[in-house]
Amino acid sequence: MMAGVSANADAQRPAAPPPDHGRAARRSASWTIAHTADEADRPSGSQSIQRALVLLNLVGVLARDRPEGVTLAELTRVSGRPKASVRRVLVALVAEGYVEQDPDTACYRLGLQAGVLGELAGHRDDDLGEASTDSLIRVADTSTDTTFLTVRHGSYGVCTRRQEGPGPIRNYALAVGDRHPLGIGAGSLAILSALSDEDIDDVLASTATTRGHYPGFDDETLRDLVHRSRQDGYALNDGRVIAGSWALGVAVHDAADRPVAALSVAGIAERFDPPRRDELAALLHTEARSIHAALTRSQESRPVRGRP
Amino acid sequence: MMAGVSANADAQRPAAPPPDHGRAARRSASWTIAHTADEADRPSGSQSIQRALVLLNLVGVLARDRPEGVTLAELTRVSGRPKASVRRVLVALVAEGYVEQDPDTACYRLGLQAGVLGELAGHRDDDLGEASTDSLIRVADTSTDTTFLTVRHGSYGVCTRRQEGPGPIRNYALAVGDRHPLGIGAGSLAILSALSDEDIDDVLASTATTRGHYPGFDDETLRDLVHRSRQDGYALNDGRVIAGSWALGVAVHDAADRPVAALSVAGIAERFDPPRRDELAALLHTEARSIHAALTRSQESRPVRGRP
DNA sequence: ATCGGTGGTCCACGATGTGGACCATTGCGA
DNA sequence: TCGCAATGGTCCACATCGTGGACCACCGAT
Repeated sequence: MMAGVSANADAQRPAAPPPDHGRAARRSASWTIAHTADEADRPSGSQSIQRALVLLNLVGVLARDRPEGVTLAELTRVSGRPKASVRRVLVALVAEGYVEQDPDTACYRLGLQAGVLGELAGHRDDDLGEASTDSLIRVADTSTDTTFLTVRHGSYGVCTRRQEGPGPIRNYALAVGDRHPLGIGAGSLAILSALSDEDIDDVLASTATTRGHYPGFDDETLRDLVHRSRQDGYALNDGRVIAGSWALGVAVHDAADRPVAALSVAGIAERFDPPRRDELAALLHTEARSIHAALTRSQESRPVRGRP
Repeated sequence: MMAGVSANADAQRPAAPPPDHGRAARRSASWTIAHTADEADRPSGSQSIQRALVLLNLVGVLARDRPEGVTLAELTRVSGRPKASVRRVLVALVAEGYVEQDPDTACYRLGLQAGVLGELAGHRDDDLGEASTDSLIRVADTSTDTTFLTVRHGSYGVCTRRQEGPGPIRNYALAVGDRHPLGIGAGSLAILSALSDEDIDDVLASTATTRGHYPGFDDETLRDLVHRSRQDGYALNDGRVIAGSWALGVAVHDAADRPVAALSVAGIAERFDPPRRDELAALLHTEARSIHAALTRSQESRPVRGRP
């Protein structure tokens, strides 16, 4: 599930955010082959777990910029599930320490275990994270705009890093943890455009019903956008997600040359006139190549994978 | 259901992170009042979620120093649950992106969402984490031993940070993410000893069955250890958890003077002769006070909590 | 070929999670 | 002061969902 298309929590989203999920096997990716798509073919025997994990993520995203936490009412509204259900799950999450509840305000937020999990996840060989931090900072500094790293995850793109530029203009269209179908947003579109045509077919099919909640992103439009992005050499989001908020993205390829992520820069529409687009695209391409090189290097120096 | 806990993953830790859980209300703590205790009185209607979250944590802990991941067999062994069950849960975790599976080796490890969750959790006002990093480094450097931060969580202590000292001796008794009942381990014991007598009663009752898997930590012994710790002014683990691995811990109090964490230093037995104990205790007390001061400061400068 | 070890699948059974209805408080506006 | 509409929280009959033993395919070492 995902957080609001519109970054702020209270959701002026069109319809109640979809509780839908499912599964989509992508044999093209290594590690992490599958990811939720639409509720149709979800793995059986795990409804409650699915819901719990979605809710956990939701708590994290909604409480991100709100130290006081999220109210139960809000969670029920956004998740679109009955209150009693949401609460039952929350109690379980609290009992395990993944979520905390303020005893005074009864608000919920991520708990200790969530941090621990992140700590544990951080120790994994996060080559991409390592390799991209420098680039992110460089791009943010020289572009003076907010820069993002979007990672491909199945048929979706997840914003995993966000670097504010030195400029005064803040952008709230995308935040760490946000997940959108591939093709929605500049970075996400850059990844999609870098896929093979048949992969694109799969992705579009897999995200069809989810995209129902993103007005103006039907298959036709997305294919057009992909076409344009390929021609231009960069993906441009001309305010389609949030009016006035533009962004430009370029795909990042891993050691095996698969498009696994994207760098993108966001800002107000005025900052994306054609000449500056080329400038930004060049900058992003340079950094994307740099990350690719770093990934290739660290791949070579790694012991062969496979049964020990 | 039950608690397998034969434990050693293949680490030489005595007991793997206990899979058993439950609930224990502590009105003394703010935020995160409850935490899993024993499977007895768990919140109803959340068995599968409970198990899923425990398994998630287990994947993280077991795969910590193993980039290739954990095998299904190992997870079933350690968790003590039927294979089919474990797999079903894993599939759900993978589908949501919290766990990844290597398509070649079929091994599991933490996934992208776990990292995202950590990122989101990191943005919360982690005063303690902030305030303790400097102290951890100082202690590790001057003691030349491995230093830990253990955070109280209900009736348990969670190791949330670990700082290697410059010395060559490595310690594998405790790692980030490990969770043990309060009283087991130096830091954990320091926290327990700082609690009120009635709180100690509650904790001991709550962790009784879990402690069944830790030989030599019955109520009687723990009360003795608490007594000794209070007299000495520090908690000493004289190789009770792992033979030859000693540790010394001191509690850290938050702005409201509640013992919420502990600093501890671990090393081989030889490094804990009485004179050095006093040295270490003094060092840790200084740093503990420093953290307490920092917490008090940041508490004052915080807007009043409560409904906005 | 046999055996012990993987990971993965199936499906009848009943424990488990579900969620509509309900209650207690609170804050706001009349 | 009294509703009234929010909030968070609880209950419990019903049936959906999770359970887990049994089973299969595969692999490598006897």
